[in-house]
Amino acid sequence: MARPREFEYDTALGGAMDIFWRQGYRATNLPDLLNAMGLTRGSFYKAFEDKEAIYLKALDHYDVQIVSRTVQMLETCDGESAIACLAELFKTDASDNRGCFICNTMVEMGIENQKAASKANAMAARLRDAIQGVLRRFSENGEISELTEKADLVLHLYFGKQAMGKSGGQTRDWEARLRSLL
Amino acid sequence: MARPREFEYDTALGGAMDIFWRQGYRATNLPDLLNAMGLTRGSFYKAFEDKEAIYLKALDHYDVQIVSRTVQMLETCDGESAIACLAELFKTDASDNRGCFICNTMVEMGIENQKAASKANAMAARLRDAIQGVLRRFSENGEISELTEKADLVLHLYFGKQAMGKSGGQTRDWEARLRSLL
DNA sequence: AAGATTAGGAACCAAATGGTACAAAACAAT
DNA sequence: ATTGTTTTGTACCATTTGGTTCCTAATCTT
Repeated sequence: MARPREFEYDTALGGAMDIFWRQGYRATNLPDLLNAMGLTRGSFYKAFEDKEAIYLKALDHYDVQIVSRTVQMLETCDGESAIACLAELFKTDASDNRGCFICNTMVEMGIENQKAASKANAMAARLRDAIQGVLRRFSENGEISELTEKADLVLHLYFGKQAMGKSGGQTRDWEARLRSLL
Repeated sequence: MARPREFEYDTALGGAMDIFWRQGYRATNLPDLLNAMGLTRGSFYKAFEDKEAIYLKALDHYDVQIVSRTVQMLETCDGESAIACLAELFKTDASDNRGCFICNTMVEMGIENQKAASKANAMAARLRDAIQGVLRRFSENGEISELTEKADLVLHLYFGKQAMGKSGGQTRDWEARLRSLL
């Protein structure tokens, strides 16, 4: 019952996620953020609370948009082995070294921002569960605790790869090395 | 032939390394930095160039002080297996979640700061070589390429662990999981 | 058409940022 | 003791920071 907003909430939020993902929280100033979201200060502070609040919303958006898609990929993967499915995780575009927003958040925010940390931890747990699901689907012997261990190992490896990738590390044949690992 | 400086260069540099390691580059402002180094603006800007320059110097200091110590530990480790030696890598103080300065730098600076990135990459390579050295010492069959692969895997795992540890992740029994890995 | 209500945008603001200027202080050489 | 040279610390500065104000524009309801 008034003037309708001219921008789409989710599109703007997606822009915020993108720039935070790429640059991190502190390296992204308001002009950067507003530009990425495609709106001006007035609209921004009207629709969103402040910089920290939208960072947290961007994390949620990442959860819904990116993590969920990855989880679904792992759940529905029809590869011929667990390794083939998990290798998909490691097939990120080499040229676009944004890394992983979860990992970036963990490193930049640490435990200083508890809200961000717990969101990151929760998303990491989702990924681990999905990885474990893949391992379970393809394994004959159902040693659950061992699968959890292995899944955690793969997750740590994934974060390590994302972290190292940000500084322009080489792309590797992860399928081969996952095979030698599992 | 003039007034001597009242602070020790390396001590101050050590303080800088410490605060950057703990907080990152952007999250550390001048007051933080000066406080950690134990000197005032005047002395700082006389002895060091500026914030970015000392960050790079802090990376070098990390290389000399921390990485070298780790490399030496790996080279002289008299554990009864490669796993026992490598497990030392993962035994960082859980309460002190600074992570790894190399990993932190990779994630925060990315390829934006080329100097920082290449220093980080170089240090990572040193670690990988040392890890490979451990694997070689304890392996019977001398498949070099395979050892390089394995070393790289352990290094990625190490960075992953450091990254995830920053957000307050749990400590794990890395010796056990390294055993299942290698 | 009128009024209510919300979005948009520009001007503005206080605080914090990294960095500089400069005078006082402390030493070495003479 | 005087001079020359370097360090130290404070006061200062321009810029950038995230955030607010407030006026205008646009739409819905009636």
